[in-house]
Amino acid sequence: MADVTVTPLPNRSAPAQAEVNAHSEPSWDLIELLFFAYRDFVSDPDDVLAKFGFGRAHHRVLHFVNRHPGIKVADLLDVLKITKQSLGRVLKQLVDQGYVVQKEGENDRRQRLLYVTPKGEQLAMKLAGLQTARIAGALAELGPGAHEAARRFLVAMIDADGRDGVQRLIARADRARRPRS
Amino acid sequence: MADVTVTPLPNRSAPAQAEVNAHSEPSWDLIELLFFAYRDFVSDPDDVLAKFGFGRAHHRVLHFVNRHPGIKVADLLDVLKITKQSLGRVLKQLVDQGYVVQKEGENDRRQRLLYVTPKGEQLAMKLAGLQTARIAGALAELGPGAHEAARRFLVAMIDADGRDGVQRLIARADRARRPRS
DNA sequence: ACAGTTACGTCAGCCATATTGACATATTTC
DNA sequence: GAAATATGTCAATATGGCTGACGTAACTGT
Repeated sequence: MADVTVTPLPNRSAPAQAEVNAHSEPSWDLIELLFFAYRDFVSDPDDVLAKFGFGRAHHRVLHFVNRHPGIKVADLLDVLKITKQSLGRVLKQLVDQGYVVQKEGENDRRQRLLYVTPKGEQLAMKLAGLQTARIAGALAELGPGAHEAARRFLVAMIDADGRDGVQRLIARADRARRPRS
Repeated sequence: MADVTVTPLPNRSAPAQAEVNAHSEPSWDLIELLFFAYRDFVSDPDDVLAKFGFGRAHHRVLHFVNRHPGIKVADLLDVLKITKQSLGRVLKQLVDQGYVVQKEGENDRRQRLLYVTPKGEQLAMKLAGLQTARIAGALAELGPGAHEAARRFLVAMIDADGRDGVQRLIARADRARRPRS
C-alpha cells in the first residue's frame, strides 16, 4: 500500500485541519506525541515502583483493584486483557506482601473478590498522585476546556466496541470509591 | 522522593484514607482513558506485526528510521530510550530481513546511518496508516480544532525538558521526509 | 443427586524485550 | 600516538507476556 506521495499540505500549526484518512498523509505528529506522552506518563510511577521491587504489571493490578474494591478476578482479567497466569504471578506478590487481600464472595463462594489493604491504597494513591500531577500540570498550561477536550479525544481513540464499557467502568468506579457521597 | 506525609484531606470514602501526593482528587478519568486509548492505539499495528514475526520493538525502530532517514544509531537510542543491546537485537532482524539498511557516514565513517528499504517503507507506512485511521476516525467525531487540542494536550504531557526536543524532532522529520517540497 | 459449567489456581515451559557489564574494533580528534 | 567516540557483541539476568494442561471447589439445571 501507500505510495508515499508528497502531498504538500501546508499544515502549519494553524487551526483548521486537513481531513486525514488512511489514504492521505499519516498523522505523524499525533502518532509520535502519543508515544512520547505515554512513555513519560508511565515513567513517574515506574521509578517509584522500582523501589518496591514492583513493575508496571503490579501498578495496573493495584490501580484497578483500588478503583474497584471487590472486583472479581475474571473481571480484572477482562479489563487488563491478560491471561490468568500472567495475573497470577503479580497478584500473588501483591497479596503476599500485603497490598491486596482476597475475600470469598458472599453470594458465590468460588469468587475471590479483590480489595486493597490500607498499605495498598496508600501506594495506589501515591502513584495516582504522580500521574495526576502530570495531568494537572498539562491542563494548567492549556485553557479551560482542555480537560474535556482531552477526555473526548481519548474516548474516541478507544475501540468503538469497548468504548461504552470503559466509560461505564469509569463511572462505576467513581461511585464505588465514594460510597456515601 | 517525597515523604508520603499525611495531608488530612477530608475523605468521605471508607476508613483511613488517601493521601494524594497532588493535594487533590486524582484524575481517574484521564489516567484510565490514557491506558485504554494507548492500549487500543498500539493493538492495530501489533496484529499486523505478528504476521511478520515482529513485535512492538521492531515497530518503533522501523517507525523512527522511516521518519528519520539517515538517523544515527546513537540518536535512535536516545529517542527510544533503550540500550544498544536491546536495539541491536531487533535492528539486526530488520536488517537481515531487508527492511532497513545501514550506510557508512560520509563525514564520519564510524557511523552507521539507518535507512528503510522500499520494503521497510511499505511496512512502516502500512502501520502508520492503521494508526492514522484510528486518529482520523476519532478526530472526525469531534469538532474542528480537535486535532490541535489533542496535539497541545499531548505536548504538555511530555517531560518539560524533553518537550522542545520532541517538537523539533517532529518538525525536522517532516522536512526530512519531504525533500523536494 | 448428579452432570456439567464456572471461577479460580497452578505447574511447566516458551518467547519477547528490556537490563547491566565487559570487551572488541574502527575511526576521529587532540 | 593517545584518547575519545560510534558501534557491535558476548553473556547473564529480569520482567511480563503467552499456551497448554490439570486440579479443585462451588454453583446450576434437569
